[in-house]
Amino acid sequence: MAVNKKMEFAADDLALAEFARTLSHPARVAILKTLAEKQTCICGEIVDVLPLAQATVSQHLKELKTAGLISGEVEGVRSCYCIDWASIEAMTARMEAFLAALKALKPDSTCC
Amino acid sequence: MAVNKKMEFAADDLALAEFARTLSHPARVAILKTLAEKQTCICGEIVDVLPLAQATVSQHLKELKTAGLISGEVEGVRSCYCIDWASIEAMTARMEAFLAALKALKPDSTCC
DNA sequence: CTGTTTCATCGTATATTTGCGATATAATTA
DNA sequence: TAATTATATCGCAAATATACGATGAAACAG
Repeated sequence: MAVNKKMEFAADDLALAEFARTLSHPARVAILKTLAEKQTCICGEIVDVLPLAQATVSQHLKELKTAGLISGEVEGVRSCYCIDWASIEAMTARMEAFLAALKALKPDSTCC
Repeated sequence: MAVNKKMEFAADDLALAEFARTLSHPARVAILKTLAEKQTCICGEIVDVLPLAQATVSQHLKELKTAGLISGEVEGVRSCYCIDWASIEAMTARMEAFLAALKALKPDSTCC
């Protein structure tokens, strides 16, 4: 794009879009699921679960971390990642507020 | 990317990611909000609300339509768009199921 | 019929995302 | 110390996404 217009949108819309963007790749969705399942915060086990190379998985993990949805700690040779539940809670609230606000405006009759 | 690996993920994860992708741009979030607010399905009024050119808005509308979240009808010279509530409902359910499933696995103690 | 309005689509430029091999780094093991 | 293991990061290639001017098409007004 010639110019990035994203700054000109409402902060709320931007925040929701940011969260949505983080979930917009199935690998990241799968990573979150995997991290939640294995209570014990795993590391490269994630690589085994996904059909992607290690470097690519590491990149997706970084994105999730940057978005604040997960946190990571170095544990000797391995890295231990886990879900940041407070962040998930906050983002869930934002998403649900958006969807609820939409539905609150749903008209009785369909117009088209 | 050399190859598109998206096909190799679970259908559920793909569907959620697709929905998230549609919401991953603030313009599309704003369009949905606007369509919900103005009960009367507007057309190019959306262009006036957004800081984007007509061609760009039209493109975002097309994406929302392709995703099934809105439907559009030609009304003489103008186009009338409106939210596809059934689709919004379905996607909401999917998103909430995902987030609920995650939270159901939240451990009592934080591990890292 | 001609000009206008409203919107979709095409073509293009640029930015971002995705993916991976190669390589660097750091702890671990032999 | 040297080889091994687990990850992160770099650099590149290819795919997508974003944005918009220009142009096309269809309805409408005069």
